[in-house]
Amino acid sequence: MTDLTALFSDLVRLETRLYNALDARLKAEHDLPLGQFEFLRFIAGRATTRVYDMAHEMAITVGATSKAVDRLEAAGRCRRTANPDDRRSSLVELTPAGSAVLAAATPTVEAELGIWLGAALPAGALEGLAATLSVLRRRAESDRRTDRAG
Amino acid sequence: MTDLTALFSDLVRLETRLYNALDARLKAEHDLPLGQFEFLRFIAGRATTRVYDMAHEMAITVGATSKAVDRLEAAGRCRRTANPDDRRSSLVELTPAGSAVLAAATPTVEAELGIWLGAALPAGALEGLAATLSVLRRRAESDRRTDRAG
DNA sequence: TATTGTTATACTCTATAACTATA
DNA sequence: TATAGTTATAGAGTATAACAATA
Repeated sequence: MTDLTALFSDLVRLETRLYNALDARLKAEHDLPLGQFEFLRFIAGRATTRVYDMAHEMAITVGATSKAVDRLEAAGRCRRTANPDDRRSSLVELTPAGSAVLAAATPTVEAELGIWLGAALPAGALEGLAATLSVLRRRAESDRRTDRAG
Repeated sequence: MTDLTALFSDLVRLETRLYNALDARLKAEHDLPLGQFEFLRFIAGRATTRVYDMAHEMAITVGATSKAVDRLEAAGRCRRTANPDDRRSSLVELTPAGSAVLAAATPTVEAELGIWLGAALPAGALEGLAATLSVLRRRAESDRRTDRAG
């Protein structure tokens, strides 16, 4: 029987250390906190993005997300535009500066992750990790109980 | 080639949702934030624990850890005792109340994790996940760059 | 009525840095 | 000098809740 508590502990400790290392390097090389990188990447991956969608993605409240968009806008990396389909909301999109910093930071992220994840695992272990995390994430996102965005 | 940025994104999103679900349930059923649970579990697993050791485990600063121990002490769940081997530091240990709440919370954590991790994966996937996370965690902890405890 | 978003307020947790004490 | 810990200060980020506008 797998010790799920130990597994969770390993998951959290690994995530913390990866997050710290990536955040420090992105700040140093691109003046870009990792949290901002994640928002930029999410926005870039969609045709249209609302604050509401971003909140669900990150599992934080809409209010907190609105303030995060404020910070991105203040940094000149995204803007809110009118949503023609629903005037309650805005569509959030990258500015050219936002696209540029995302493009510059992406290879940095890949390189740093390669240091931590890229070597000395049994054959197929990294692919297995990716597949399992993807399945578990999808399942977790289909469950309301982790959703704070309402 | 595995997309490491996507893997990292899945790791962070999964961790966030598991953390939120566990934290909410532990607060509701045991008045115990998940962060406190993790400290209690770490303390219980050692013969002797110093603030310094806890800081390295959690990858936060010694100052932040000292305040976390203050909160645990205020809740009556741990205490500082004199360290006979080094009078600069204290030894942190659980109180009976700390041991009791840890014992009560542990099956809750296992049950909740079982909901999220315990079903519908390919044979061996969960064991593979546990093994890979364990290896990657150990490797990350051997690297100074994620360490904020100095 | 329900949804989407903003904002005011308060709170938790953390980092930084100055400091004490001991090794 | 280096290590272990405490505390003051400040800041980032979040939640809660009240509010406005639109569906």
